[in-house]
Amino acid sequence: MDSPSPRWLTEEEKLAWLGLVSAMVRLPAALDAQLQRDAGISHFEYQVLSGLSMSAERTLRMSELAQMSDGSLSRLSHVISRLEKRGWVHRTPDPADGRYTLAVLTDDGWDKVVASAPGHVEAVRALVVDPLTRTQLRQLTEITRRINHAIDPGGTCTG
Amino acid sequence: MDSPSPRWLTEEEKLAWLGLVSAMVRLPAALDAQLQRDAGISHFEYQVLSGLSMSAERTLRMSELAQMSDGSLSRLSHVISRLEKRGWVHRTPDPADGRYTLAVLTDDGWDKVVASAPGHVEAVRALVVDPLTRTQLRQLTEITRRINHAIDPGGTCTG
DNA sequence: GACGCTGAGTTGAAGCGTCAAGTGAACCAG
DNA sequence: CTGGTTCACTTGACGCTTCAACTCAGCGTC
Repeated sequence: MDSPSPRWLTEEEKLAWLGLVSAMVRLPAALDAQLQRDAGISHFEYQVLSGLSMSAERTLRMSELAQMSDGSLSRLSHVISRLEKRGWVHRTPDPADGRYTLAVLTDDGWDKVVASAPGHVEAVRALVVDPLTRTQLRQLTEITRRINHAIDPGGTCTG
Repeated sequence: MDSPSPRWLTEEEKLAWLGLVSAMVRLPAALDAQLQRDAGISHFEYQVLSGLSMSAERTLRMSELAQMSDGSLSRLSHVISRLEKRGWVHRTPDPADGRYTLAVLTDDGWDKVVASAPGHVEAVRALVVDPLTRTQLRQLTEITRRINHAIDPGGTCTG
């Protein structure tokens, strides 16, 4: 339990860290706010619907979808229940293996994604893409790649 | 309701965006997990305690503390109630102006911060600082500065 | 083919954040 | 000094996430 003189952050490091924390906290909040206001869904729900919309047959196993949208299986299950009530998704046991459950995007769900996407993309542009130069965007790609690798060396989906 | 041909993201932009989303979702989760496991507090609670510990008299007005820790006043009020129950903080009306409430870090609260900080700093190092080069850290500072400015042009605390 | 094992998914309870309404201190107008 | 306004903060209810059981399909073993 003795800390062998913890390596404190330098001023430069602290500056980078504080900026990152602030962005890390406020960017999700800003995206949620836009989607909630304009589409009545959360960013996570958008990720789920969008993930399905980009998949073959607009269908994905629950576990794959959970991984793709960076959420727990339990969280996804609750969310899919809500989306099902709203008529945007429905569930079916996988005919190939009854242990899996398939989440399928309905036509209404597809329409919802199509209607929500432009506003969301605009927000992403306004908050992240447009304020940065192309060079910074490439730097950001490499930086987040390294951070994501540090968080999960297994690299489930980051290749 | 007609979208004037939304400017979709290029492949390069999408790559940067997806990487950022993943980091944005998983980094807070990883930091919360470390603090919850090793210190029994959330990252937000740590920010609050840490913010107080760095202030003169270990004291701050609720509204200042809320702004500093990127949270709503309501959220802070609930959190301070919990921290008060644990004996790490106590509240006092501001003698200078009774409309304000001062949150004061107790000695136990100070000890808690001192005990939690090294582990937290280690996590920050492991997940962000060490995986990046000095150059990348400087790039990240500028990138998050621009994003934070886009989120809140008023720049409440980012100077 | 009955048994236990594994792993996907579901469910309900508990905890936290948000929203909207409420409280109360200072201040100002008359 | 009385009534209204503002602003900082608090409170309670509701919604979402998490955690810990639980269910159930498939698979292997005997």
